[in-house]
Amino acid sequence: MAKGQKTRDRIKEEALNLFSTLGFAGGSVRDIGKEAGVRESALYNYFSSKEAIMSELIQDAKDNSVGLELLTDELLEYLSKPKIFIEKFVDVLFVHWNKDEQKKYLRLILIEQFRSDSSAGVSVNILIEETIKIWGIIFSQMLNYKFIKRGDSRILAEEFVYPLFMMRLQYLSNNKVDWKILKQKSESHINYFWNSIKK
Amino acid sequence: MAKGQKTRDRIKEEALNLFSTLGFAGGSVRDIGKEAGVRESALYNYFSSKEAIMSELIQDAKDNSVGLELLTDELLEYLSKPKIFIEKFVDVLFVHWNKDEQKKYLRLILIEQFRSDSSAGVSVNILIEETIKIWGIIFSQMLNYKFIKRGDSRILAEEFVYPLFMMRLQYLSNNKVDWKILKQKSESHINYFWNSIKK
DNA sequence: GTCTATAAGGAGATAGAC
DNA sequence: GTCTATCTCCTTATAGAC
Repeated sequence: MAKGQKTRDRIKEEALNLFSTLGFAGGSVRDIGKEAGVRESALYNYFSSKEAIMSELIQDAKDNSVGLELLTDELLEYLSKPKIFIEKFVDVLFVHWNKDEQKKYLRLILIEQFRSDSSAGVSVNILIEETIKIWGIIFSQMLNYKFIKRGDSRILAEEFVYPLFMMRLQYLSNNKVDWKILKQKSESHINYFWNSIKK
Repeated sequence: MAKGQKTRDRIKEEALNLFSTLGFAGGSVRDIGKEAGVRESALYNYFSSKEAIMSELIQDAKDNSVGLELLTDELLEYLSKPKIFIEKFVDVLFVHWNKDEQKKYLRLILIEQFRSDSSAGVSVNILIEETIKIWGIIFSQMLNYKFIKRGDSRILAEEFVYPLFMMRLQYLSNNKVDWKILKQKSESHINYFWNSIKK
């Protein structure tokens, strides 16, 4: 644990670690405090309750999901070469999804979304929807410039993103699925998809 | 709760209800007993520990996932009309997945797979893999009879099943996604997919 | 096979000293 | 802002009567 890091951030970090592996009920305030280096009583100076920590983590998970900032100008130059663009952006996405923090947030949401006594009202859909929207923009541009066959950009985005997201899920939940297999699978998906949209 | 139902089954049923909404740590043995109509002490006549109940539920979830029995003879008669066959079998799948028990099992596995202190070692992959295998058999038959364009049956199965599974997930985790929208989405997926494999 | 009673400890949260 | 000490309730699990 970084020494200079503020106590509040340390608490959130350890709460994320515990909640995303043991569930909300399984991660105790006591253990969160211990890992963060404070007594549980000191923890209540920063958060009014255990539930308050979770709410903030869920909000962070929402705020830190995929955004348009991944679509850099450098990347957009390849838009006229659709297949290359798709390959490059999928790489960017998987690197983003492979970050420890991103994995923890996804696990947290997958667990939390079913908790009946939760006040968060979160769903894994919000994470998928963000990604679909971005690809929707991409495909709508490709359609505008007639780089690909005619079609509905929203449907193309769903058809492209759903399998990617499933691969992300499989990679997250099974340590037997390694990075190499993931890359192979995504390449094979891109090839299949590209054949269905190329002119 | 059915009166004639054996105590052991009632315990498992209520444990499934609680674990699949509150997580393993969140569902207490006391509450399971209360809902099942026995004291928690009586419960220990049937299961050696809380963990033992969970292990059995996970095993049930594995055993009750999609199987070849869904491929009835009546259905197989439509194999020569691939698009109709696909539509009909997707209907069968969604009806199966929409059963309360199936929803609970999926929620249970989605939660349980990340629990670091779990002994179950389960992953959502096992549920997906079963479905992919069945569709792999279907597409390999369609390829044999040359009903569809040349391709790899495994890849076709993955490309077809992944979006279906995502729809199942979205439906499970968001009560705003209703049955009608689900049907629309699956139709649109079938159309897209069919266009990519028809001769 | 189910009960009452209870053990032994963990949970979330608070009071008040420093 | 963090600590010690403590409250109250809930947790899994067991012992032994019926």
